[in-house]
Formats: sequence, C-alpha cells, structure tokens
Amino acid sequence: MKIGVLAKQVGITVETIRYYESEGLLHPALRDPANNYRRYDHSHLERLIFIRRCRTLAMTHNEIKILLQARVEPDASCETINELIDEHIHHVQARMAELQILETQLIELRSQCRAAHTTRDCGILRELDHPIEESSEAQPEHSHVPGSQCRIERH
Amino acid sequence: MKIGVLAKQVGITVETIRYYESEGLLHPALRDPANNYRRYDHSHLERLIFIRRCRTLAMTHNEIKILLQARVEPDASCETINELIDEHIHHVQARMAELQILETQLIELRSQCRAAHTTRDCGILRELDHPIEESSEAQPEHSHVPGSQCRIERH
DNA sequence: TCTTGACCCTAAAGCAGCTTCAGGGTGTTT
DNA sequence: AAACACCCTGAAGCTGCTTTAGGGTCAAGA
Ligand SMILES: [Zn+2]
Ligand SMILES: [Zn+2]
Ligand SMILES: [Zn+2]
Ligand SMILES: [Zn+2]
Repeated sequence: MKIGVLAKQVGITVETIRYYESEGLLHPALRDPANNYRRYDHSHLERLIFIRRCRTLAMTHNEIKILLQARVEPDASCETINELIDEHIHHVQARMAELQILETQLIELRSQCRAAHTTRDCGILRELDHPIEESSEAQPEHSHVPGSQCRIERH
Repeated sequence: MKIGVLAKQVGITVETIRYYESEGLLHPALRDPANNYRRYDHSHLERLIFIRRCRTLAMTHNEIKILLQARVEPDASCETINELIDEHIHHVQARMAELQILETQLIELRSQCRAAHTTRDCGILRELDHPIEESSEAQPEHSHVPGSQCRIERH
C-alpha cells in the first residue's frame, strides 16, 4: 500500500509516518522503482499501530524504541519491559503530583481577587509580585536510566 | 546592576534573562556605552520576579505578557486577569485529567505481565499490539482565547 | 606588564515530536 | 491539455529555554 492509505488506516498523517522513518522508529519502506513512492506491507501497519498505542500512552520515542527492540527478540526476558512500564508510570505520577501542587497554588492565587476592580488593587497581581517561597524541599534528583528518559513535559 | 548580579538575585541564568529580553517579556536594558554591557535597575528586578512567579505556575509567555500588560495599566479592570487565571486553572486540571486516564491505562497494561517470562509471551507487548480503542467521546474542541493559548505540555 | 580568570557580548544550534511550508514530480480524470 | 489528488525532499516553525562557538572587557595577582 502507499503511504496515504497506511496513514488513513492508522489515523495519522503521512508526514508523521515519514517523520517516524527519519527517527528510526519505522523501518524505511521499499520504494516503487518507477516513481520512488514508498510501499508498505502489513508488518509496517502493525508496527505503526504499536507505536501509536505507545504514543497515546505518552511514551517517548526512546521508550518506544526499547519496546520495539524487545518485540523483535521473542526469546529475551521481558524484565526490561516491566521495568520500563513501571518507570513510565512513575513519570506520569510525578507529573500529576506537580500539577496538583500547581492547582492548589493557582486556586489560592485566584482567591486573592473575588470582586472585579482595578488592576491597581488586584490581589492576584499583588501576590504575583512577591518572590517565590522556597518549599525548602530539596529536589530528589531523579535518577533516570540514561537512554530512556521521559519527562511528561514540564514546560 | 549588571546581568550576572540580576540573575543571582532572581535565581536564574543570564542566558534566560537575555532570552526573556529577546522574547519581549523583559524590556531591553540600557547599555553601558563603554562596553555595551546591559545595566538593570530595580524595576527590572521586580518584573523578573513577577515573570518567574508566573513561570513556576506554568503559565506560557503569552499568558504572562497579558498579565504584564495589565500590571502597567493600574486603572483598567482586572476582569481579564481573573479570566486568565481561571482559564489557566482549567489548563492544569485538563492536563491532570488526561494524566489520570493515562495512569489507569498504564496500570491496566502493567497488570498484563506479573511474572517475568520471554517477550514472546509478554502480555504487555500483546496488548500494545492492539489498535487504540476509541473512547467514542468526541474531543471537546476547547475554545481558547486566541493569543493566550496554553497547553500544559501534551508531548 | 603580562596573564589569568571572571564576566560580558552575539548568533546559532539543540531538545521533542511533530506540523507546515516551499518547490517540484506523478498519475488519473475530464 | 488542464485540473486535481497524491507523492517526494529539505528546511523551518513551534515552546522555553540550554548549550556551544567565537570573541571582547576588566579586575587582580605574578
Ligand atoms: Zn516515561
Ligand atoms: Zn483582581
Ligand atoms: Zn494556561
Ligand atoms: Zn512481560
């Protein structure tokens, strides 16, 4: 099948497929000698579905590569996989904890202004003007396995 | 004061300060005619503290710019500010909800493999091979105020 | 005085995971 | 033959910085 058909089957764009190929997630497709178009078969479809499933679970390309590697080594132990998923669950939980703290702080901030008035007297602006109070809790310096790092976005 | 002193006062790097200037968050500093070094005063310090406070609350540059604008218009209504904070709280809550769903799915996935065995028989890989089940809930197509968009990272 | 080290400057690239754009072929239909 | 859908590559854009490269400035010590 051509790239457009594959894209529709998986529910992604052709650009994303080409990007995955350039990233080494998807094996380069065979090319039609006549026009240089990429040709895909069922194994590509399956691999792409796997990749997308991992992406909707917010795994990074690095994490996915490790799983893909395990997938083609049927005789290896799946320890690695279990550990990777466990670690990734931690990534998600850690990010949620951060966001919960954020939410609390934001709601407190919001409570500083209940009636609408001029910005001169706005409690929100006033609170934002103060420096950040250190929570005095040292950052745990999370030790990631180098090569499968994931951060669940901390913009 | 010079940029290095300012950076230490605020607790960020000089590169970040220069970046904020290039982004239009911080007004360009006066330059020492002798050596072209940036010179800052107290108002820069206050503005930077404000910016950092907003950043630790995960606001985007766009959101911060709106607040900064309100800050220099003391006679305007603070309606805008309240709405922006409310919206931003929604950003955080929406992202948390996404992560909670993720966590549930990941824990379910993890439960597919309790004993270590070969990847051939790994329930995790098996489940990842299946296509994504649509939760059939149409995405709410959140209507953002154009110009203050924020996404709390959805990598 | 010369040199070392701390500090300052700019411009550009890198990170993650794509999306979008520019510029140009291919292939089928009307 | 023109229109339109589809394919190709390479590069830039997005976000919020960090890092690197390459090069001035300035104080103090040898
Ligand atoms: Zn992860
Ligand atoms: Zn207010
Ligand atoms: Zn927001
Ligand atoms: Zn297993």
